[in-house]
Amino acid sequence: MSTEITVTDETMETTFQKYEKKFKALADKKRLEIMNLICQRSSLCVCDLSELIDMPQSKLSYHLKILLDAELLIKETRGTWSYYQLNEKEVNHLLSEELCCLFRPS
Amino acid sequence: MSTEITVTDETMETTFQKYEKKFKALADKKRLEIMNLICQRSSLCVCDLSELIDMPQSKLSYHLKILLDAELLIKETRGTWSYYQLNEKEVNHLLSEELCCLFRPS
DNA sequence: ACATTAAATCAAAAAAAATTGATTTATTAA
DNA sequence: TTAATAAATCAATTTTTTTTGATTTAATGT
Repeated sequence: MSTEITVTDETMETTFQKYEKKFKALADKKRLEIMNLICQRSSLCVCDLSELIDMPQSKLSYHLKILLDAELLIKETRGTWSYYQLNEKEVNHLLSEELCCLFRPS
Repeated sequence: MSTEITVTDETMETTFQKYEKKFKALADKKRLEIMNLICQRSSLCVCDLSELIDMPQSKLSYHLKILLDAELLIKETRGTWSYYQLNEKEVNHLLSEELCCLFRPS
């Protein structure tokens, strides 16, 4: 019967789509730099990060949104400030231990 | 002195660029499917793969080149045939153990 | 209430990546 | 030598992503 095969195919399709989104988020050296900087501190707000990597705010927000939508970052809003930190679980699930120094938390 | 800092920055820049290329190669669900299919067999030629994923040859060659340039695949030419297989070392270095079933060799 | 700051969003333009079908190169087989 | 097949490459088009500067929303301090 084709039912099971179809279901399995859809699951794979969905799986590939999920990883496509995550890898797409990592497929930019500026975003990797962002991940690396956030990884080093426990969390960072947009305006501090904007100075650290010398990037205009709107551009930075654009890139942060991509990482956030891919669930590689977590956002916590306090007042007018937005603090971003690594989504450790997701990053650990995705990347090798060899990449820990760069993008993975301890 | 700024010398050391500059050297370190250039190294990081190069590192991010390297990973950007690799993640960009993985940032496409068709290419993930290709990786997955090649992972399942030990190696595959273009024409067989073309039928397996129902993709025209020129398009497939384009995607294979991207994976090859990112050093995620290895190509071996025998006569008119090109056989592609996983670059296990690179893939293992990059991806987590959790992704082994999909894209990592045993 | 008003001015200021943080951050997200928007629309237009620019840049990069993917698709398409045709062509080229090289090997094999008749 | 000729025909057939495998695979890479090319150029033109289409699609997607990124950049930019302006605008909006919301919270804070005076």
